[in-house]
Amino acid sequence: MAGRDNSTSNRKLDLAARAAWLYYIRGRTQDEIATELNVSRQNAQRLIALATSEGLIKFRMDYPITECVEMAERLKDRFGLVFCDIIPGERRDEAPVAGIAISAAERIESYLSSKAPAVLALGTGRTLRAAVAQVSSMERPQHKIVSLVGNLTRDGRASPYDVAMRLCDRTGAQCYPLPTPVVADDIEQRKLLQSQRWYKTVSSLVLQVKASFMGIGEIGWGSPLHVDGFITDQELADLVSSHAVGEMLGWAFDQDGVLLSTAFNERLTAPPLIVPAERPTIIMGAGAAKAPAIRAALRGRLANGLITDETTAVRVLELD
Amino acid sequence: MAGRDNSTSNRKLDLAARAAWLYYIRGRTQDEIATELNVSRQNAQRLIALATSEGLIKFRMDYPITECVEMAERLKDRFGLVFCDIIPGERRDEAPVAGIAISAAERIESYLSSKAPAVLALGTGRTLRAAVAQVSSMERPQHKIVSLVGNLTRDGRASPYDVAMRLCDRTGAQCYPLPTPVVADDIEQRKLLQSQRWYKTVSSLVLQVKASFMGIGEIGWGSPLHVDGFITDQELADLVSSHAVGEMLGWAFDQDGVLLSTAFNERLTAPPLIVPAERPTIIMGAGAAKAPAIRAALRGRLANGLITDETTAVRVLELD
DNA sequence: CCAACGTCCGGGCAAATGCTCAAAGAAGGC
DNA sequence: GCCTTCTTTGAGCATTTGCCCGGACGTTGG
Repeated sequence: MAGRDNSTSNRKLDLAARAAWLYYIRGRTQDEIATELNVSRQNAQRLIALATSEGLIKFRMDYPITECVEMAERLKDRFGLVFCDIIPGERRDEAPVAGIAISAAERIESYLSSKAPAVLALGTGRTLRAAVAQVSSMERPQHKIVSLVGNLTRDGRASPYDVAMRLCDRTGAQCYPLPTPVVADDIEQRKLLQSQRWYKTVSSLVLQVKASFMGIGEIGWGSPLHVDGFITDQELADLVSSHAVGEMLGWAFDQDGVLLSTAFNERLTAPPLIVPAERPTIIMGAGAAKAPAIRAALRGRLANGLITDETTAVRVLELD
Repeated sequence: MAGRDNSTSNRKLDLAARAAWLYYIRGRTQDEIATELNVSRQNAQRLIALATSEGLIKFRMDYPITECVEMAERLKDRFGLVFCDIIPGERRDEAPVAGIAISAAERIESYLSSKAPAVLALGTGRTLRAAVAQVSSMERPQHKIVSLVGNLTRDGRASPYDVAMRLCDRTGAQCYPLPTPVVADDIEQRKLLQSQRWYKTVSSLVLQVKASFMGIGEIGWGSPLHVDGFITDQELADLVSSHAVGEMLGWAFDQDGVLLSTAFNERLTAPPLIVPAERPTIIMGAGAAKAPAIRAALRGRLANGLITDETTAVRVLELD
């Protein structure tokens, strides 16, 4: 028999897909599904759970909630956005990653669905990673995905969130990662890295992007940039003391969305941000902590597109 | 206050959308949702049910089930199809309209998502109606939807399944319905109807279609064409005795997929079918009763695309 | 060959869900 | 204004679902 591991896992996923199909689309009960698929009731339930957790089956909302739309319009007006999507909020304060991911995935799909070859640029982070996981797999070899941020941590480990690569896997697009640390050790090293050929490839692609998608981080203890090990404690402290409130792709900015000219920003290996944003540049993120960063980024025209939730949207507008 | 009816219904749908969002996307329980939205637990459950039945929230499967893919390949090979999607089957013999509708909706969306103006042609029927209901609403005024079949029953009632119109509502596309009965009373009347200006508009559009989508019906007592009142008992009897096994858009054909030259076909008001199908012409339908009709249509090259379920697919291949 | 470990399975149970029903409430007719 | 009728509401209850756990099964290393 053929390679057992792969084949059994496929068989299992097939079964899981069937179970989920029967459950969500045909509306059968787990008991009926169990009979249909000749498994125990518990197994049917496990299969359904597997299918949802593996993203075999997806939930999409296709209804514009009045308040969300209104909020999006207000943000568009206030900050001159070309795109804004607000997902429903909740009183709880955990960030609704799943929802943002779905919205972002739809947006990404809309670019990928075009026949004409397009270049999309991606940042990193948990949210973007979740978003990419929500993108349907499709055969789109004509497109190019370029990573706007190095995929190595300081110590050379590959980032667990190599988002561009994942998206290319799912879509068959051509991948242009940035095989460098996010920040170089010093300006010399950055110059060296940027003189490499792949850097020139990436930076010329960046000029052709149809749209960019990136997370947004707040600066502070517990901020994503820090807990994921992209920057050291010392660097974080420096950023805080130079009044950084947020970062996109590592570029730190102050409360007016002005990029800081700190030592830190000078060491970033990525191509520079285009300010004010010209092509659709969409930031995504939610949570009370991120609101000041989002507001700053939008004020400074570092981004012209936003995906967030109602709660955060309200805060962003209040802060202003 | 403004028009109460519309406003309350919107408010309700908004709430339903929120409930469904929290339930399916955030994974909250109905109790939590009830608290969050300040409604009773009961109401939360009703809102979620409403949202699913109204299609506010959608379930999509994004996983190619091995057996379905294989079956699709076999059908493609056997009948020279340009497109084939097989959805999972079940032992039960009711037709899985919902699943077929979803697949068709995705296919329709893929055409509508293109920026370049496109013309799509639609038939009628329950399945197609369900499919259109699954299409996401979007703003696509550049496209044209043309109806391939009259939208009036014999006695002048508008068909409850005016599918083209519905799709245009959801997408903002331009609608070209066929404001005639499906069948004229006699050949003279058909000639008269076809000399009208709108008929020329429609038939010239038909030549430009990017793709056509239509249901397929079997001929017999209880067949869709008959129970929906498009044809009389007498007409049905005539069709049966002239060995019709199926129809697409009203055009009856025999077991080899050859269009019949019966009085009935001569009275159809729609533009003639293009045989063999040139552009993607996708038929959809499932159920044991439809299998012979599907096989015939594919043999006769009346269609070159198919959406059906596993069970029906097996039958179609067995019959051959 | 056996033991130790990890995985998978199904029974059982508590929580969550869907449904029925009777009562309250709103809309409309007289 | 009052009665009729249709809709909406929440309580109660049967069903369905999610999850824990002990046991079976399979795998690895001795």
